[in-house]
Amino acid sequence: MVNERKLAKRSRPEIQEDIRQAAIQEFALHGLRGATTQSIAERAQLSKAQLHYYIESKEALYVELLQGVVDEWSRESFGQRDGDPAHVLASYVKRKLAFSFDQPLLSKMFANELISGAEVLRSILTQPRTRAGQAVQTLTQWIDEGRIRALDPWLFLMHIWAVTQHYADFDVQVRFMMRVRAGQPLDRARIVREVVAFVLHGCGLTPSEDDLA
Amino acid sequence: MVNERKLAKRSRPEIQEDIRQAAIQEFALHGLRGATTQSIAERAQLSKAQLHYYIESKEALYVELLQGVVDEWSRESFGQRDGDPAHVLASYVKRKLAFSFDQPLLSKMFANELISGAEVLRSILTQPRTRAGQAVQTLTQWIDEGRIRALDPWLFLMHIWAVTQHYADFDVQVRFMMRVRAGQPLDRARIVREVVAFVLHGCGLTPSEDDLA
DNA sequence: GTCTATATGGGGATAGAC
DNA sequence: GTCTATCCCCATATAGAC
Repeated sequence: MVNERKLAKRSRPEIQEDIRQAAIQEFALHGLRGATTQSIAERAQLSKAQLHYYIESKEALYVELLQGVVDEWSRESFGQRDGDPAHVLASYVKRKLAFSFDQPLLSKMFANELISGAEVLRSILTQPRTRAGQAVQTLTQWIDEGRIRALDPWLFLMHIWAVTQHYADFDVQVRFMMRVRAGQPLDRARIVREVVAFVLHGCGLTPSEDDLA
Repeated sequence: MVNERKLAKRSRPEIQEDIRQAAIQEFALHGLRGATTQSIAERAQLSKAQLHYYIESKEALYVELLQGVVDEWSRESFGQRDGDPAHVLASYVKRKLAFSFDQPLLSKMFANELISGAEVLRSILTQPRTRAGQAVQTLTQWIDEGRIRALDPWLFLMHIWAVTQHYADFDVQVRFMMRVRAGQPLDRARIVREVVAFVLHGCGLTPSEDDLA
């Protein structure tokens, strides 16, 4: 069997990790309804029946993975309110972009769930909102102190999410417009510069060369 | 049968329109793979078998609808290059936002297709890119003339799309963050103000009260 | 031309063999 | 504990009745 890739026998945790990765792929691309245990199994190099031994159900797997994404995002902090707004915002945008570049599938899964009506996410969404509330407080203080222009902090925050997550969720479009082929990497440095500059100007700040790097 | 809504016998074009609307709903929420002819049929008040008399196949229906969205977008113009940048941009943003508010399902369908890898859209996507190219030319000229700050016109354009389409694709999140219930309308005027202000500041302009209205 | 009855395959999940 | 054989339902689609 020369043509068959040798498969070292996987340990249980290895298999479980392979399943998670496979499921993230499928859920990210096709959503809960569109993903099939068939494709997840194939991707994880298991039979469909084998897969069902390792998971409770398709939906349970989905919920577990989604909860993981939310947990990860909830750990992320916005930044110190007594810090330099330009610096704090630039840092926040960079972290958001890094997530989009490094974990595009998790962002896509989240996006898919929202577009589909967020029936699963709805109960979990309180967590991120609390986090976001802290960022909003900081922004509000900055506005009161005249350190950034007067704006709606909630909408502003969502605009940051929109622009940064765009690079993960709609990477196909970005690549098409930028004429970057599927395999090739995007010009991250350039995108970081542009997004940071856009966001900082957007709230009335002028980015320093340091912020853009 | 008092409880049954009286159904005036629908004409063929009426039925076809009902099918289109039903399909847009399902495709927008669940994508090509996730949508079922079952749910489309129910939504259009037909039996599954009846539906299949009116459509060629699920995929054909999908492609037709998607092409329609792209056609509609391709008709939209960016604006005159010799106009006032702030005014042209404000107008463009407002039209994009109006589309998000009035046709959120079409935007969602498009988003879903992109997230899923755009296998169907890929061949159609050249059309919008040509349109976008014209906008980019205008932006480039404005930069050369020093009328807006130096920025990457392609990325800037996509940032506008990201922020405006966000209100359609992720309306669930927007509503959740703004504490607006599902039935209630969003505060469009406020959102228009904030997005226009964000975009104009973002390219180094200061919006007039006129642009924000 | 329109819709009912039906074919055929793929979907998620499990009983029971190893 | 692990996986094979199998179940049953729902999916898309069509042949043929009206």
